Amino acid sequence: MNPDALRGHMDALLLSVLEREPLHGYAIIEALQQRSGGVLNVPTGTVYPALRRLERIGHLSSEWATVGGRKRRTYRLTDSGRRQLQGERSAWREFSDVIGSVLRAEAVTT
Amino acid sequence: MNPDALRGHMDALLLSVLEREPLHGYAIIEALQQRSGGVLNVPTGTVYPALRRLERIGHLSSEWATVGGRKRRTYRLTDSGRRQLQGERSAWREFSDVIGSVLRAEAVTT
DNA sequence: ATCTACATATAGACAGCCTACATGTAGACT
DNA sequence: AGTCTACATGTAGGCTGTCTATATGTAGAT
Repeated sequence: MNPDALRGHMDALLLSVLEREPLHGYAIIEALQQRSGGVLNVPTGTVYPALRRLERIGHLSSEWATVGGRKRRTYRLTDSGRRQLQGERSAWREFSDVIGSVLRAEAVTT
Repeated sequence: MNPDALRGHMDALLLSVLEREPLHGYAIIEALQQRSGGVLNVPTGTVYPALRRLERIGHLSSEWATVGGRKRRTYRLTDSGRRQLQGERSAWREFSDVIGSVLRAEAVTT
């Protein structure tokens, strides 16, 4: 998976994974792997900064928890994040329609 | 259309538009607009450098022509470019499947 | 003791898309 | 003659988000 391809779609992925339930960073990475059938291996250096960015702009909130002696920062969607996710979903649909139609295009009669 | 979303997909778009016939930069921009139903308005500052990059790495070749007193640089796919386009197409299919499945995911029973 | 999985975090590199600007021709209209 | 729009190419520099590499530490298995 070409890294650049993810550009601008990371937010949608992260918000989407958090839609159902709050998760901490490590679990988010695992969830992405699982949901993508093992294809998406997003490095921690991508995910953690992205989560902080999303929190900074208000789409996520976080809190620390200690589970089994390990500290986790658990992220959850805010209302704003939920709205953002809807926007990301429709943006994705438009985007994939457009790219798909260009890549598949047969000569459009003008 | 979020600019960052295009990242890493520009090559596929350009190669795809040139698959059928050679075109010059300006015509490529128009073709992208047309094929996308007016959604894709790729600025010249994106297209011209990208075309040069694709030529540099051997996926395109170009030649100057003068039509109606205007100079055009016409780009055409090389064999390497044609192969690359096939790769871009399958990469796009995988990419859009993956993103789509994450965005649409209902709880996957583990 | 050592190794692997779990867990978070940051610094700096890198690449590519964008804005803004520069340059010039052709043709229509006033 | 002057202005405007469409056609046509190009570069410099900014921006930003993803990646690599590194750092730190706990828990549990071998």
